[in-house]
Amino acid sequence: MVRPKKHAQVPNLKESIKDVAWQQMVDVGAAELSLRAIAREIGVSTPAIYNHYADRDALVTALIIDAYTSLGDYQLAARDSVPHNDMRGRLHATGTAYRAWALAKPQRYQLIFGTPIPGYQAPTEVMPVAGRSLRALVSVIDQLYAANALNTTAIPTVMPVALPIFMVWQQHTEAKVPAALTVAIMIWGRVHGLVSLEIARSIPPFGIAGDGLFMYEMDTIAQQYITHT
Amino acid sequence: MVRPKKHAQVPNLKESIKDVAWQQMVDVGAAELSLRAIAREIGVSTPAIYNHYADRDALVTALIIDAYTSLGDYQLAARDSVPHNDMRGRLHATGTAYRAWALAKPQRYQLIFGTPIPGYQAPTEVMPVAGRSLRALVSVIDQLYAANALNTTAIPTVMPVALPIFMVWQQHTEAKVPAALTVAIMIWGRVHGLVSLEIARSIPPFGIAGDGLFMYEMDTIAQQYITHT
DNA sequence: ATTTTTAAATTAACACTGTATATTAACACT
DNA sequence: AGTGTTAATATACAGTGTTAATTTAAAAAT
Repeated sequence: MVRPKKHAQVPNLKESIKDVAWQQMVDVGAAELSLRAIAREIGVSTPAIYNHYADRDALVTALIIDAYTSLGDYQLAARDSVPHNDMRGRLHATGTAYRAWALAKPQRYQLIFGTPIPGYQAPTEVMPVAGRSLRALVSVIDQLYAANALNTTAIPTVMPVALPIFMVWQQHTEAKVPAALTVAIMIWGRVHGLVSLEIARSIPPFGIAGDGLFMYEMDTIAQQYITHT
Repeated sequence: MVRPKKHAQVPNLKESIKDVAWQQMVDVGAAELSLRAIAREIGVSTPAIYNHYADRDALVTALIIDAYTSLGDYQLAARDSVPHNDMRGRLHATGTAYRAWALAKPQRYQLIFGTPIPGYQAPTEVMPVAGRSLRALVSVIDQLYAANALNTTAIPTVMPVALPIFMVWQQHTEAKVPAALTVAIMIWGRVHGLVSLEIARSIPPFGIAGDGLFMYEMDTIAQQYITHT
């Protein structure tokens, strides 16, 4: 048998490959991702995958882009579920959504922020979606800034040599003001730190629902950066 | 040839394996760590490694334990380089040492906190050294608590179900008071968040020396948790 | 309608990887 | 001297990503 007739082929093989890849990451972990296993599961020969993805890294990149997009969508939806004028509530909702997404899809979170794939180096194509995943947070900070309610005391400025990169980030996050992006990065760092330790089970659960540390952190973040409401 | 005479053997092969493993992680990255390549480099057969380490995971565990120990030592030394009564200085020194260690040895940092090894799951033996790596920070917080200078307002308590784990942590970090461990974990989360994003080059460098964000964070941490000096 | 081209799949093979097995030389101890 | 343990060996197996050559269905062009 050389090539099955169209009706016998897998429709939309390109999407099927990603679907099975995610399923495998959930089942056996991101590190054990195997092109051969994916092909086996779908019922197609291994090299067939190469017609749709140049190599394994290209597939991983596609998965990462999807993950970033999902993370971004999730936070934007959470932000928009809170009235526009409740800036503090929007900040809280965005942060909580970040954590909820990470806990619900830990494999995707690890794929983006851990380094689970042997030898994989993220290409520049992911930059736009990576920036997009910060958009919800940045927009709230921008809103605070516009309302003159953002505490920017002592926040640092980017190194001159890194200014071009910073401006690319500003573009993709759609930050209206550099200070908003800087504060967003700071907050991102705090949220990311707790969430990544939580996902790696490096820290025990706090509070009644296990989100005690995170809620405390969200409160102190709001306290630190919001001057008035 | 079956087994070389003793004088032809590699002296202290067990240590040599770790040395070459670290060297390879620096050269080609943690993910590409290969027992065969290590053996080749040393000039010994691959299965010879199995006389010293049960399998690849055992070697990785040994590397992780060494890394944690190094990270702990580094922070303890930094803490002790500041006068005992200067608690704020000790906190700053400990945090800065954490970052400096991570930037100087990014592969080791990723090995501990990323998930670069396919299928590797950290065993319980690393718990003691992992706890030890928090000891410097915990000791300073303990000191602040004893001096009645620690702000513990609204900090959460651990979930009842996780209390046993928490107490094991308390034991290995040598925390005198549960609140000290809790605050240490919070601070650790903040520091870890920034440092891991920095190492992954997910955020651009700030300030004059590239440590702007970090220094700002250390300042606000001190501001938040130290009530007086 | 026929031919040509293109695209998507195939089989086979290569160079790797971690690991298991059986074997054996060298050393330590009684 | 003999015995048991240790540390090395060669060999083999199953798995991986990837490439090359081949085949053929489907699409495009004549």
